[in-house]
Amino acid sequence: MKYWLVKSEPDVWSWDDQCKAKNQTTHWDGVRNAQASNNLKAMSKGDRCLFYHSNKERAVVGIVEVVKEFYPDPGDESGRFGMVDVKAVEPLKNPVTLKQIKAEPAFEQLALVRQPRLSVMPVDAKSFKQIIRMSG
DNA sequence: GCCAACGTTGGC
DNA sequence: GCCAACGTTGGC
Repeated sequence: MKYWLVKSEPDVWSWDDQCKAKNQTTHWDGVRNAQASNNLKAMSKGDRCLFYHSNKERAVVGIVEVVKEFYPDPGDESGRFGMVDVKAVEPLKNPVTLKQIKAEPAFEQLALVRQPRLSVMPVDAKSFKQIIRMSG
């Protein structure tokens, strides 16, 4: 199993919205960046993703699971980009903030820290587990 | 194919 | 709300 982190602006699509969706499942669409799109393509069914709120909150708030692998996004006129389907698994007991992550030297290599503008990124298993541990 | 101009993202 | 970083676009 691989691990990832996906970003969303909570004003646009929040963890709460994800949980209220039918079957807690939705399309992770709207990604219009080549690198992020490549990461979406590399996802496999069953992979877990940290759900991160950008902007005001800046914290990992929950975990989602990939339930459908990459397929074309009909909303993309260029035909270059696609999406995956994700399902809410569970919320973090306590959100893990960007501040906490940046304060931890073990996360220096994390794409979240190194590439602040990337919206879909891989997370190694160790870091994934550590973030879960930090959430309580 | 290069690069300047421009737009967008996201942390602060 | 500002601005730095960076991706994309379009003229040449």
